[in-house]
Amino acid sequence: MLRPRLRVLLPLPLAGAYDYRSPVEGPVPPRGSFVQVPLGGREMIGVVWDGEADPDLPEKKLRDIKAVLEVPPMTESLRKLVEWVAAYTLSPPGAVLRMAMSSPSALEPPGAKAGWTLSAAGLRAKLGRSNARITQNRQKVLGAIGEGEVLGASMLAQAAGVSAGVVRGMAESGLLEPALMPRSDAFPVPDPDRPGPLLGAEQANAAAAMRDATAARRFGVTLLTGVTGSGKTEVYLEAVAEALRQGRQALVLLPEIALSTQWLARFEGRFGVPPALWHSELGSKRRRDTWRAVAEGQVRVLVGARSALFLPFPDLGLIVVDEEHETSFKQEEGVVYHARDMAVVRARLAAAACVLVSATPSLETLTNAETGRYASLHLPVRHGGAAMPEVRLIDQRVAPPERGRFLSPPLVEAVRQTMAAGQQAMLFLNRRGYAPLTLCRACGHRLQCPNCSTWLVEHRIQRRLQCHHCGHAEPIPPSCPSCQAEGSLTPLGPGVERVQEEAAELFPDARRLVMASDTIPGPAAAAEAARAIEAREVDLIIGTQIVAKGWHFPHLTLVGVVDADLGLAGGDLRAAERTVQLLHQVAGRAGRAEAPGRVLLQSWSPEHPVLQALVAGDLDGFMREEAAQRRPGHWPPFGRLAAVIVSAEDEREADRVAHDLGLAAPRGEGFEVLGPAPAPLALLRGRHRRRLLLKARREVAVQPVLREWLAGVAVPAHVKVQVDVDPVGFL
DNA sequence: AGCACGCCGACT
DNA sequence: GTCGGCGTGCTC
Repeated sequence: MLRPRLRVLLPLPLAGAYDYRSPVEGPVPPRGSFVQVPLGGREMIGVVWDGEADPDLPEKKLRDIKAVLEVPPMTESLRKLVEWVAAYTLSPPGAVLRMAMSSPSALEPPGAKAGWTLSAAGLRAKLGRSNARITQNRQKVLGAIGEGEVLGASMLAQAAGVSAGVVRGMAESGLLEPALMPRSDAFPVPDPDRPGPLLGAEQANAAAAMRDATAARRFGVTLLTGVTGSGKTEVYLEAVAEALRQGRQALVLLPEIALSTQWLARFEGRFGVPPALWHSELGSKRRRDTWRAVAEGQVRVLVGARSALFLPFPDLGLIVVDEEHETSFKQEEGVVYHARDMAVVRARLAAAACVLVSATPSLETLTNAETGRYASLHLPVRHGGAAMPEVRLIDQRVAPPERGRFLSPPLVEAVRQTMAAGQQAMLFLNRRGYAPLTLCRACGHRLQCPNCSTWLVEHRIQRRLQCHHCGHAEPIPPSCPSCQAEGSLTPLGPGVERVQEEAAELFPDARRLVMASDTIPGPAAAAEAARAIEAREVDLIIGTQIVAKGWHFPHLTLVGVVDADLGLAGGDLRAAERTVQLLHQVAGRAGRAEAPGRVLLQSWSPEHPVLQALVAGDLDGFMREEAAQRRPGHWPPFGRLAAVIVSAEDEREADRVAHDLGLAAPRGEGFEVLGPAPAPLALLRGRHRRRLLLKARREVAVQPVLREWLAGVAVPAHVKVQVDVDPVGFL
């Protein structure tokens, strides 16, 4: 009997699926089945894939599928997403599949975790109907475990207040017998019909529209906009509630899930239970349980970082992308993809509703809303009637800070007044560490990372110089490494640590809190910071961009932006857009509840359109102007870009391949190739980088052009050629 | 991604 | 004489 050949996609960067023979026993596994197959000398787990096996492959090359795993098969819509993302990003499908199998252990047979339960003899003893002698300690154990209950050995010992030896002894004497631990139901079902918060009229209208879109059970994208505090979260949670009522699953993508304790509290307030979580810091056990519970449909609502997009939801009814403009949704390594864009694709393949949420939407999304591809909902007012903060500029040419200082007199005065009035103030500077550059006053030498073309950033607290790109760190040298001059090294420019130092001198009595990724490393620290601020145990917050995320600080009434020009320089296409978004988000932290807020922007070029737009509160106008500037040149989103990055440890090799790619550059109607040129970070982690850009009209499909182009150029083993379709940021 | 095979330096 | 470095190539 000839067994059928099946295609099996393996989570490896291979060109495509491999063919295997259907297993010796049992039925032919359907497409999507997770199967164990031999590959070379080892075993791997793969997925029975779509398409026909190659009939010409010689029989002797074929091997058997060893086993079909007891996991719900991967749905057709997720298989299609894998294919779609692979084709769009020019990645091997197996590399994308790997992201959808992100918890290898979840695929193994369900965890038959061992525990102990009362045996018949144990139950008799517990009920006092046994003539066996029961010690006091054993009695405690009998008291700690109920009839039919299954507990782990250490759990049981702890609950009974005895040592593990007692439990072991009881097992040996047959009072306890081994049993399987029950499946933890750590994923409680959120209740959509709990009373939600009271919505204003406009919120209620938006929530109704969003409920309808979700109840329709078909694909559609809605852009939900509204200023900070307008209640966007409450509104889209009603769409989540509707997905729950439909019996479908909901996925919410957040950019900084580890810092979102306040968001989680709101979720729990609405639905009575916390959502399932997915992010890179999850422990392997939790990861495994979550993956499986998603696949089996027990997880109804999951909140996660971008990688949650590839979880095996069997019936996804809604995807929400909160802070959709955030650039952290772009994955820059391995499979280079934008989670926001792929969320829209997944929603389409799953016939689900998709909601993109932001106070400051990206130009991409705004354009899609304008052309009618996306529906659009806007919440115009701050919930509870709180006014928008007043934004003003401090022209540092007129009111400069003292020499070697970074806070101008008007800003210092404003902070002083705010704290004197018993309110909280914040100083925002999007730069970690003490100083971004260290310079030798004697010879002009600048301390640079040995592996990257970046300056080393002084971190005074750790007494080290750090590279923020490769992790290189070194002690601060006592003398200049170039000219050996003693005591000549001078920190140049401010980071948050230096602002904190200045604030400590200016406001010695203020209770200050620095919020940066190195001082708020995880959920616990974030929750504690939020609590301390809300409880008014902090007077002055000094923070990097992590303070811009969705925090709610009810007593904060002043935000001072130390360097509003930061981020505007440089040739980045989206520099202005990103700066306007970031500063607007930061400004939104000010003045929420009882008192109106103020925002002061320190700048050396206050006439810049970005800053003027912030002062006028006219982001719509700014984005219209931005669109008008990009449209004629067919820059995104009115055209397409793909970056080709060549990197190698050997600079000449990188140059040669980049040069060859330039020579082989395709020519055609509606597209052109720019470069090669040194990539913005010409040296990164010890690799020299060159970049070419394919720039095309919107109607041109760039993937076939790229595929043909790259196929025609020989790339030596040590040289890496990476494609980034729709690049954001400088890379 | 692993794991083999394969060809040139410092050790018992 | 062998152990072992990691460069190259294959896995249905």
